[in-house]
Amino acid sequence: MASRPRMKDVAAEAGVSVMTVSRVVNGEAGVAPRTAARVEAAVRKLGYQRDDVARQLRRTNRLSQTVGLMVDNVADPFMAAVASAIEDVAHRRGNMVLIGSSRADPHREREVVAAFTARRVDGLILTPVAGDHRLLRSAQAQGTKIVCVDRAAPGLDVDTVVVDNFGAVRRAVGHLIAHGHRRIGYLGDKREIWTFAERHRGYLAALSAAGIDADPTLVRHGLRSGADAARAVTAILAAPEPPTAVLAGNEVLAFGVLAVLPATVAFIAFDDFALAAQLTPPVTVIAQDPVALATSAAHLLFARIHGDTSPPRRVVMPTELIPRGSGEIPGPGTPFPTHRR
Amino acid sequence: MASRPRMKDVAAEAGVSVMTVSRVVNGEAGVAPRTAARVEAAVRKLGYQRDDVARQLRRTNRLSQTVGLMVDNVADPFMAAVASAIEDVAHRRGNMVLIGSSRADPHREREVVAAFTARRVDGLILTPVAGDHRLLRSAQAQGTKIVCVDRAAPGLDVDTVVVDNFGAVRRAVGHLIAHGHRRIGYLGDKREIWTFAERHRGYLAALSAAGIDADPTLVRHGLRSGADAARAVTAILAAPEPPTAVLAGNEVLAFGVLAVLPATVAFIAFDDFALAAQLTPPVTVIAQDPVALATSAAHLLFARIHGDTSPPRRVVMPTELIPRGSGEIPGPGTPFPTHRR
DNA sequence: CTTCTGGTTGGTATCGTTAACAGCTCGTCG
DNA sequence: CGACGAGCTGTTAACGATACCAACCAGAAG
Repeated sequence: MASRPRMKDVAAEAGVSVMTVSRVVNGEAGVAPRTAARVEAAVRKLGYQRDDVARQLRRTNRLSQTVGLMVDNVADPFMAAVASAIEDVAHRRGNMVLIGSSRADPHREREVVAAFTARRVDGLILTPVAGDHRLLRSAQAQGTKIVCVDRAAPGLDVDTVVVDNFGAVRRAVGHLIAHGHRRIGYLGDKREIWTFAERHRGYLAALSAAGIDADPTLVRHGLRSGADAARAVTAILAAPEPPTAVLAGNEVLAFGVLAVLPATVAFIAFDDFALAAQLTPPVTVIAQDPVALATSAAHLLFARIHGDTSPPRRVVMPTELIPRGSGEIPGPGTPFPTHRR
Repeated sequence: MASRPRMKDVAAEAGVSVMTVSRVVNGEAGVAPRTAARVEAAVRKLGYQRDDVARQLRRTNRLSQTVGLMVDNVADPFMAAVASAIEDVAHRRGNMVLIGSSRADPHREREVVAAFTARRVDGLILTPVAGDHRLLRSAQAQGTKIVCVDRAAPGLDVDTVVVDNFGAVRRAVGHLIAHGHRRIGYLGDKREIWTFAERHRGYLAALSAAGIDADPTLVRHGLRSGADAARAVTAILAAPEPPTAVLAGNEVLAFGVLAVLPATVAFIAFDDFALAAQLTPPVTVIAQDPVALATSAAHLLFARIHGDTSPPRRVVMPTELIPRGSGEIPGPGTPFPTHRR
C-alpha cells in the first residue's frame, strides 16, 4: 500500500522547492509557466493531493472550510430537507458539512458540539435542545460562528431563522374552533424544545381567545415518533370525553396519527408532506419551507464567517395554512356544516 | 474576542510542561493525581479544548475519527434514513460524519470525494454514481477504507451492502403479471446508477419470463423527482395503449406517481413509506430496511478502519413484497378477480 | 559598468500537538 | 550507605503545510 505523497515528494520529482509546489497547488501567481507545468506533471504522476489538515493548522486564518450541522434527527423528513439545503449552499461555497444528531438529548448535544469545535469548524448550524448554553457561548467567544435554525436558543445571542410557530398554531387551532370544535387534542415533541413550547403556547392562546378551558388530558408532550403519536392519540380518543379535532406538532407525529385516527375526527398537521392531498380526507396542514429556512440560515452563517459583525438577526419565515379537508370537518359546535367541507 | 487557549497556556497556568498537559488531556497514566488536578483546574479555568486538527497531524496513525458519507441526496427519505443510521453508529464509536451529496452527478461526486480525502477521513461510505473509479482506487491505495451502500460500484474492489434489486423487481413485476397485467410501466432514476440498472433488468427479466414483449414506450429512465415521475406517468397513460400497471423505482418517484395515477391502474413501489397503508387503495411495496443496510455498512467500514484486511465482502440484505391492494388490482389478462383484491 | 527593478525561486520558522527519550526525585534494598 | 528502579516530569524533534523574507537572475536605466 503506497503511502500518501507529500509536497516534498512532488518537489523532488519536479526538481523545485516545496514552496514552489505549494504555490502551484494553491494556484498562486508568480510561478513561471514552465515550472508550474513541471510541478503539475509531478502532482499527476504521484497522485498528490494537498493535506488540508496540515494546511489548516498552518494558515493564518485557520479556516477549515467546514461547518458543523447539528440536527435533532436526520431521518426526520423536515431535518433531512434542512440538511440537504445546507449541504447545497456549503458545497457551492467550497465547504463541507459535518453532521451530528442530538436526538433531543442535551448530553448528546454537548458531545456533538464539542466534537465539532475540537475539529475547529468555522461555524455551527444548530437545532438546539433546551438548556445550558455555556459550551456554545464559549465556542462563540473563541470565534466559532453560530446560527440556529428551526429552533431558537433563548439566552444565546445568535442569528436565528425560524417560523412564527406560536402564531401559526394559534391560527390553525382557531380554524378548528371556527369549524365548531371545542375539544381539541394537541400532540407535540418535548416541551423543552423551543419550537414545541411555542406551538403549545399557540394552542393554548387560541383556546383561551375562544373562551375554552384547556383540558390537560387532551395534551401530550414528549412524543418522539409516529408510534408514540399513534399510542397517544389512541389513548386520548378512548377517554370518556374524546376530542373532536387533533393537531399534530410535526410531520412524523402526523404519520402516526393518520394510521389510527378515525376519518370523523378533524385533523391538522404542522408541516406539509408528500401525500397529504392523496389521503381520505386530504390533510389540512401548516406548511413551512424547510429549504428556504435552511438556505437562509446557511447564508447568514457564511456571512458571519466572512466577517459580518452586525448584531444578530432573527429571521422569521412565513407559514401557510393549507385547508385540504381534514381540518374542515365540522365539530359539534356548528350544527350545520360550514361553507366548505 | 478571546482567542483559543493552547496547551502551552494551560501549562503556564498550571505551572507544568505542555507534555504533562497533553497527558492529562488525553487521560494517559503516569501523572501524579495532584498534578493532574492542577492541570484539570487550569483546563476548566481557561476553557481549553484540545485541537484535533493539530493532534491528527502529529499522531502516528493519523486517524481523524471522521468518516465521509456521500449520498445521492440527503433529502430523499431513503438516504436520510441511511445517513441517520450511519451517524448513529459513528457517534457510538466516537466518530463524526462528513456529508456530501453527489446529486447523481459524476463531476460533483469527484469533487466531494476529493474534498473528503483532502481532509484525510479514515473511511468513506458511498452511494456511487456510475463511472470512473480512478479517484476512489487511488484513495483506497493510500489507505482510505471504502464501503458502498445501496449501490454497488462494479470494477471497484470494496465492501458492498445492497439488496437484490434485480430479484425483488422481477418478483414484483411477476406479481403484476400473475394478476393479469401485460402492459406494465417502469419508472426509474438514471440507468447509469447500478441500483436502477438492476431494477430495470429485473423488470425486463420478468416480462421475458412471461413471454411478454417489452414495450420501450412504457419505460422511463432518469427521473429525479416526484414531479418528473408524475409527468412521465401522465404521458405514458395518455398514449394509445396505456399500461394497466406501473412500477415506481423508488419512494420519491412513487409520491409523484400517486398524485396523478387513477385508482384503476395497478401500482407497486420500490421502498416502503409512511402512509402506504393509509392510501386508497393501500399501496403494495417492495420493502427494504435502510437502517439495517446502513448499519451493516458502517460496521464493515469501522472493522476495516480497525485493521480488518479480509477480502471485500458483498452483503445482500432481504427485501419483502408487501401486498396491500394497489399491486393486486386485476389486469385484463384475468377475467375474474384473483383470490385477493 | 553599476544599480535597480520586477519576476521567480528558495530557506527558515512556525502552526498546536504528540513520540521518543532523557532526567529528576524518591524510597528501598543489598 | 550507595545503587537501582519506579514514578513522574520535561526537552527536543517532528507531522505537512504556509508566511515571511532573502536571494537570485534578467534586462533596463543611469
